[in-house]
Amino acid sequence: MQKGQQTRAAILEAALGLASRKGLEGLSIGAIAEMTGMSKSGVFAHFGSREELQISVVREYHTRFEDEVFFPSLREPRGLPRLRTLFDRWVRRVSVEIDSGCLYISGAVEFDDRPGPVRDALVSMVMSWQQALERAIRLAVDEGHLRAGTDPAQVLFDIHGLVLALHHDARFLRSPGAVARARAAFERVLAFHAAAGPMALTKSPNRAPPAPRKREA
Amino acid sequence: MQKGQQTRAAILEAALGLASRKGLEGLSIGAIAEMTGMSKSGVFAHFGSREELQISVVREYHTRFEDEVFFPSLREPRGLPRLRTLFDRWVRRVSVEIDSGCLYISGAVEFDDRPGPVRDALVSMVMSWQQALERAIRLAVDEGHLRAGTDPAQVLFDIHGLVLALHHDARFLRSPGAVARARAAFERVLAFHAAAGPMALTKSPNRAPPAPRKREA
DNA sequence: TGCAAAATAGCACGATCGTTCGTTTCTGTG
DNA sequence: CACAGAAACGAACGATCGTGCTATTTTGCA
Repeated sequence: MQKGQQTRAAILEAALGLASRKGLEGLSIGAIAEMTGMSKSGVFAHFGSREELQISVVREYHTRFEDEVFFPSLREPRGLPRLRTLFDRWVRRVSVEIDSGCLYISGAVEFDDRPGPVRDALVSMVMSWQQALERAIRLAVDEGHLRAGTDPAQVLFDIHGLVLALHHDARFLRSPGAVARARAAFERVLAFHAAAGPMALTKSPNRAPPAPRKREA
Repeated sequence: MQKGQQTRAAILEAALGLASRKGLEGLSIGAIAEMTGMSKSGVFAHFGSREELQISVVREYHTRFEDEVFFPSLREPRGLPRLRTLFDRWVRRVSVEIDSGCLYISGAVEFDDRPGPVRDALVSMVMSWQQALERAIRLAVDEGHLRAGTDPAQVLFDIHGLVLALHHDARFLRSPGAVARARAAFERVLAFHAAAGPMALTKSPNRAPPAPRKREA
């Protein structure tokens, strides 16, 4: 009874790695069978269909993403500190994944016009992450760290774009300065929306993005 | 002798449509044969290999992209007018392609860790487009429209992120406000780097932020 | 230790893929 | 009109895919 869950986890591990490299469409039962040392039907039996396997992979990725990026950030105080940590962990994830790719991003491209349960699952997870980010931004406004009237959805759009550009330049173009540019741009977005006042910014707002790299906010 | 080029163009047309929807990896000779009403081998003979067909599709997309976005913008005066036109046509292309997808973006995700001639072709075309954009940004600095010392590569990174986020939100999330948000963010990027002076900004931005706040700090 | 149930293997199926090859049809030119 | 070469076809190949069966092995519990 627990052997099943155990090999299921091993399969999911292999599938996650393969999907990160070849994309969700590149998931093949045969390849997973080979890399886990079992038979195709043995792998198949655990999920009942390829589609169900894909969905399971998406869900698995989601929980790992949450554990690594979202939940730890909740320990930071509301407002800019938490927002900075969220972004920092997000960037770290995307750039650490430089050899494995982000399933949210590759999945979004693969399934943007392919209806079905896999797409639905992907959309649901991505939206939940975006909503979490938007809440964090809204809190930064409520806390007075960002200027009142700031549109959280717009800030979310900007930040999301930075991560997408980072993923693109780092993974596809292999451009070495991408991480630094993403971080610099993030600080600039914050600076633009920052409320004037004592809390304004812990870093110098305008040009010359925060000189050295700093740990956490 | 001319019949060959003619059907070759027809094949490329179909292939371009199919690749825009299913991705370059989704290109199947059989599907193209069916949609052009010819035999698989007939289609195949025109390119010699699937890979060659993919490369041809990438090249075809590139020339169309140049004709639609890049070349027309050269008629605009250097600096912000040309940069605005470039971005506007780019956005238009990505959002018009809301039912077909951008090959540069989907290709970047599909081939980010799949070496080979197709990836090489993609990288080369994307980089040529990015360099063109960066030149336009640099000209805007030289013309005095953007503040001296502005890093063109950083501005390019920002703008590229906006288009990626637009593509993501419009195509994948089907978010209706994505185009407006991309345009607003673009104006904000310009505003942030704008040189103080008469040339500052010619257009009124959509939302409130840029208008009152001018080159703070 | 024995036994039901769960887990895995083995095999075959139909479909689709890119590709090859020999043949046939079409096209443009002398 | 004839004829050479280009263009398109049709059939088949080997490979891989997901999936459905039926055995066989392994597991966990009485």
